Amino acid sequence: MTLKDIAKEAGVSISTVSRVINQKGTSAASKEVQDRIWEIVRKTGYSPNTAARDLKNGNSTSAKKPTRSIACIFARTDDPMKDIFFSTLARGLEEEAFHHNYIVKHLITFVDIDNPAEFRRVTGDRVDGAAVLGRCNRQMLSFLKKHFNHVVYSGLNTINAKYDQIICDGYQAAGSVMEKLIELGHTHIAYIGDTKEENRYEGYCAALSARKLPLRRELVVHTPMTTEGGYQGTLRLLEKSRDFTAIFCSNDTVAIGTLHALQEKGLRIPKDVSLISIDDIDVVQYITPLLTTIHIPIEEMGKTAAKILIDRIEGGHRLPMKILLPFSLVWRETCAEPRRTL
Amino acid sequence: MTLKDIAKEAGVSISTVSRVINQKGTSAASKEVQDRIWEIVRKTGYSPNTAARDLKNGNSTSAKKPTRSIACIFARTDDPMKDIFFSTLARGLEEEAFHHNYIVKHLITFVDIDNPAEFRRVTGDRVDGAAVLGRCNRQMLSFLKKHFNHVVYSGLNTINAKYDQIICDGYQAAGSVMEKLIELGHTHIAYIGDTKEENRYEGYCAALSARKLPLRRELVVHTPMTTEGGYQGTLRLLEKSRDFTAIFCSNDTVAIGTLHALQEKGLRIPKDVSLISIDDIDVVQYITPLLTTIHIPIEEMGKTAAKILIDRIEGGHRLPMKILLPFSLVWRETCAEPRRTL
DNA sequence: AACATCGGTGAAAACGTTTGAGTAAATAAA
DNA sequence: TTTATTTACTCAAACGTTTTCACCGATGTT
Repeated sequence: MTLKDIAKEAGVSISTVSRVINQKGTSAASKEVQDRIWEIVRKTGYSPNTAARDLKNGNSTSAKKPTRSIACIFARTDDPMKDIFFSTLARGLEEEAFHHNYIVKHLITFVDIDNPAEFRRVTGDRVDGAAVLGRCNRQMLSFLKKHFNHVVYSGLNTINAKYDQIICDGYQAAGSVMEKLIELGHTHIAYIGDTKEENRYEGYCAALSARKLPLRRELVVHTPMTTEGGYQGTLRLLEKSRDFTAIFCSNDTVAIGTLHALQEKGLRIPKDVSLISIDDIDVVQYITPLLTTIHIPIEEMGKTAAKILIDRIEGGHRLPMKILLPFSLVWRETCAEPRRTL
Repeated sequence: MTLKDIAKEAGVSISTVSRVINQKGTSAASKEVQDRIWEIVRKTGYSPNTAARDLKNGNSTSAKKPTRSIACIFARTDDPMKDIFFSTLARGLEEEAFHHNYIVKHLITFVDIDNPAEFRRVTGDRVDGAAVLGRCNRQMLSFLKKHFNHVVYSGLNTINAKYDQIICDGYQAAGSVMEKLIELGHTHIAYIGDTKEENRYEGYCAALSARKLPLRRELVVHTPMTTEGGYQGTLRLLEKSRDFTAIFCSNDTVAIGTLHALQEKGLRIPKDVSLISIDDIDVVQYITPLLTTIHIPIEEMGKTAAKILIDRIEGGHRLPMKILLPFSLVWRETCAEPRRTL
């Protein structure tokens, strides 16, 4: 089914059909012809060939007319939980894009963003802009910028200020966690979770030094950010040192493992140890004891990313904007004043 | 950057450039010219205009040459947890597609699959096939089949046998759960979760009647499939009846809520009540008591879906195939023989 | 010396759209 | 009645590819 077929069947020219379908206001066609054409469209289930349309409407670099489509670039981490986190973000993105009548046309996963060969994965296909979710680096970003001419980032890190970014800053969230703990009187605070390229860990370190507290190597354990990782990591921590009164886990999943290990060792929470983490995943408010954590508005981030990207595509703003979505401390049962070192 | 630009710069014709880039084996070009062209390609970062290429290579219905791209159709549910489940599935799909050098070109969320107006969301864009994730119905499926000419489904339900499908059957999983419970001696088994369009519930009913046990309305509670839903649902159940020895929750998230409510009411698990569910999400093996559940290989399903779809696209098989991925009972701490009715 | 073969290359058509320019008829303004 | 304007439509070019056909010169075969 092409315009030609419809034109023939309706007994008019291709141009007329095209104009009717695209609702060109100026001297479209007679009511009669319009009806005839729409009837055929309906009957045959015709939908315009996007390839032809895009080709005509301009190529990727010098777009004249929007395609109403965006790309979603998703960067893998080595933490499955985090990937689920970002999938959720992607879902929010798609949902909001839909409301603006945009389609996400490419879902591209970068497995290793440090490998420029990966960049080959983005095609010469035309989209109006791209959203980068999760991780990113300078090289990748500048490549994407060249290729897509509108790109926004959404994730847990602050990035180069010349890009639109919708973030919920892990660094600051960690700072918040630490502030709270210190405020309660804790000074010996352990960290369990990823320590590499993880700004929650950086926030931990920064908070410590801001308060002139020493960063004690024996109190940080590097472990995969899974429940199992939290469990094993806590066991390792307990072997290394017991000189702490609180534990900051880099996310809820880890914290649940930690909780388990702690309980297994007969430690009471929060009496013996305070426990806090980040994310506020659904289940966390139903385990015993109820986990104190920081809530992150994931889906909201995705939606906002879509909104900002589309606004930029449509010329709504020219200056790069950095949107900080607020996290919020959810006070539950696992934090209290320190009693004494274990 | 177009072929024309490269051709001019290299001092050859467009055709030659095209041939070199597409590696046409037969009489490509002289080594010298090839090098010159590739050098320019590299330098300028040229990548072919997919719109033009697709247009030339054939339109969506009568594809001559593969585009190496697939669409991912994602049907929203009203259960956020389930949506995350399916996001994970989508991730598996994309990952596997990548390994086959395919790209997922459309991510389309159907908000309401019963509304044919939604179908408008799929564009006239050309892809080699589509994967439907999550929910689907006949109407939607036949539309997609017409539009995409290769479609596979992956999810929790068995569908019309003429489509490729990769499923982990919720109906059978529920049957398995019930069998186990009945085997242990339970005859009064409650159900908590969604009851509409939910084949886990259907499996519950079927298992009951297979064993000639009555379906007792007061023992099933319909509730959103969230932790909160499980919590509230359990409270409602307890008010209605205490004449049961086991509870089957439609998924882990619900079960965690149930656990919480049960503990709050001073009920011991599994001494007073046995509890079992489906999904085996990560955290479930670390809460107290450890939840007995059924493991579903979600990401594997996504990967398999990609594999099957691509195989079909490339002509690997012609007959529709139904692949049943195995679920497995994970025996942990929440099931035991019944003692007495509460 | 005449002829087939072959490697290397170019010209041009086609894919399905969109759109500016053009035309013929109908209507309105003079 | 003539002339401008509007309405309803058509023609044809262009977008960036891929690919068929044809061409040319060189090499190899009778």
